[in-house]
Amino acid sequence: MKMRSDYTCPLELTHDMIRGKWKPLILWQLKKGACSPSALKKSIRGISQKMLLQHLHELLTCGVIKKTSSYGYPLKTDYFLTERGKKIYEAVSIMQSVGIDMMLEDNREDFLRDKGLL
Amino acid sequence: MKMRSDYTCPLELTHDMIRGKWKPLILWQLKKGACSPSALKKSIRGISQKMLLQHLHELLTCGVIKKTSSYGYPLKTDYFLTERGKKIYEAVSIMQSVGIDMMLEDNREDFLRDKGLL
DNA sequence: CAGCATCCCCACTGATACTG
DNA sequence: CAGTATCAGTGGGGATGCTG
Repeated sequence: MKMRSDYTCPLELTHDMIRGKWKPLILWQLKKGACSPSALKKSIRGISQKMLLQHLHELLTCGVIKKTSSYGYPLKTDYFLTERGKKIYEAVSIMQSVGIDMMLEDNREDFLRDKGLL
Repeated sequence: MKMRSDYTCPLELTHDMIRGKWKPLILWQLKKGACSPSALKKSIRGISQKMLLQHLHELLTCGVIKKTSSYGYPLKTDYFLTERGKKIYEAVSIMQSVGIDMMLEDNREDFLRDKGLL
């Protein structure tokens, strides 16, 4: 996300921080605990290394996550949520909940349609 | 937003529903009560009529908002949040809260920097 | 394994003009 | 006033290969 230099609206600011396609999924995974890039890549189906690292970097810049790096081989880095990240996760959690409701309703409709009840 | 036809992840589904640049602001305004397009346009600084109507249409499609239209002149239409929309608003509200915190912290840093304390 | 650089496409956005 | 159509710019995202 290209961030603007001046935000007058707090909602636009936060929205831009998590607009990226994979950001909610990354936060969702990190909520489970600190995680390395390779582990994240495994758990988020379809994400490329480039997009993962790009989004991680953007989240770092906004103070939503932080990382710990151990220099020397083998390389090992862990990303984890900051307090700000945990707060944003609450919003992500609601989004997840709404999504589940929608998918259940859709399935219910499909079910009813299959039975000729809709 | 170009919606996919198949969502296996509820989080991706909801995220795509509100990724549009102006969607959170529209929901924020509608939370205050039903509103006409022209009134929304006035209250959302910088939005064009095209983007407003486009996003309203997308939100309608996803069942986040609904509208009432009175045919005949002068034309009068009101958009309002559905139950689903009100639930998503809760997430938007958290985003707003996080944004306010960030802006306050930034101002605080600017303040301290001005005083030579940072 | 973590991270960066390049190239390319297309979806999102915006400006403008038009219709009922 | 609500809603649609067209055109053009841009930046987000994907594929791929390279480096420490």
